[in-house]
Amino acid sequence: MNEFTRLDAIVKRIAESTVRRLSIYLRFLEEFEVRGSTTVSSEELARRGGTTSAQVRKDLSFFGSFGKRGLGYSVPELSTALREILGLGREWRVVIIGAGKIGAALAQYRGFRQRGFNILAVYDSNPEKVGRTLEGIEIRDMSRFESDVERERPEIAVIAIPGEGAQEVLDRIVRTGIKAVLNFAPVQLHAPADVTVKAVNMAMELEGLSFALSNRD
Amino acid sequence: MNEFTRLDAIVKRIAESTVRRLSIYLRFLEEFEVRGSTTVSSEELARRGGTTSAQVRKDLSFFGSFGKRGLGYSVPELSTALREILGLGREWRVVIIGAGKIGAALAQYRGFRQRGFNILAVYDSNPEKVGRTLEGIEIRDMSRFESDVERERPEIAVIAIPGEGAQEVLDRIVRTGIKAVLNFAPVQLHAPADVTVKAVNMAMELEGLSFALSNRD
DNA sequence: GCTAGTTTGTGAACGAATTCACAAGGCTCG
DNA sequence: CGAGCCTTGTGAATTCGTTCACAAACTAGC
Repeated sequence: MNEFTRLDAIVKRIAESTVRRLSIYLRFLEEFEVRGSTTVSSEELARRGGTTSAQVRKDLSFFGSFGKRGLGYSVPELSTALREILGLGREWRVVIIGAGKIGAALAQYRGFRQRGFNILAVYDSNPEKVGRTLEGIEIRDMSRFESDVERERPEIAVIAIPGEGAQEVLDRIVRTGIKAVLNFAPVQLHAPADVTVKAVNMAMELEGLSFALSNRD
Repeated sequence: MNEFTRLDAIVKRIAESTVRRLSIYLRFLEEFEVRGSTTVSSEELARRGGTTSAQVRKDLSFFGSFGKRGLGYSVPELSTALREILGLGREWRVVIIGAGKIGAALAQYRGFRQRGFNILAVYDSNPEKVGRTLEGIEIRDMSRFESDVERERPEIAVIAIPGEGAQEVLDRIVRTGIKAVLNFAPVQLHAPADVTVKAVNMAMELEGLSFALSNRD
């Protein structure tokens, strides 16, 4: 019998690719839940997620043993386990920096709150925008940022400003003690090792497409 | 002396991670170009790009030999070479599907045109939106999509609609013969092997942050 | 309760990507 | 023009991630 626990996951370093796939599996499980399926096999999850059944089983095996041999996985049980692993069992407090088009698109994105990401505020330094609201979320002056963070203790900051000011803003974020940042600015940012920075970089993806188009057989 | 040519790159499969780093290097080179630096070392590129000098040299070595031992790389020469490798030496025709918040944010994004990505049109099926323009780009009825593509021959399609309709739209795109797709819908899409689909999935990145926050020492 | 049929969980094998380490080449300065 | 100093380009070693393959565990049907 498998004796892994949540704690083991902290010891063994989990690959980023594994975590991304867990997200994908969870999304399918939620679909299955709605449709009322009760069990699912690694083979089915693999097909929907564009991977292999061995990969699915290996990914899950880092965290424990969730299935029944000969049967598959219980949909509700595995969903719960994945949500727990991914840290989605709680609410995260999020602030967005930048009330431009991207910031606005983020503020209205329903998937945010749906998964427990609670947007506290949007920050901007343009006085025209400060004081207004975006989908019911207050736009605050950037000068208040540090004192607000101290009071409201957000865990995640989202950078949604143009590339030029992004590193400077990241430095301010890091100084407040926030340890997780999602960056939409199309620049490579540098932060201390204990701060996780994830980038969503459309420019890079587009160049990947351009490369693929230029290098086909 | 190194005898690699562009053609070799087509033979050896280049890792996606390598291509992403090439994008990053190019971004720095453009900064250096503006600042008037004439040469740059693999060490400098590595520092700015958050990698190692050996990695930089290995990445470049797949495509040729661009540097001078003892000296480094000529900034303009390497920029030109990278632009060529990434297929940025030409203009790509792009269509966006979906005139919602994300589609709008994309249409106004300056980096798009700057890098040679020319947005032909935005498509939507909401009659309220059709006929209007977004940053000077026409919003067209989705029903025209196939006939427009046949005439205007875009190479790249961007999916900027909610998850539910995304696979169906991708199928339509694939049927027109377009071979490169950038997907912003938070779902896993399936396409034939000869169609490159890149995903920009904020939900997944957020869950990666949530995981990182939940699993710190 | 035994047999046939599934499907998991996981070491071991494999393959891919990164890092090491160093020879080869080129520049600078005396 | 030779010594000293850099920095590239690249095989070899290593590390990391994926795939294979099979024993173990479970169900169902007879």
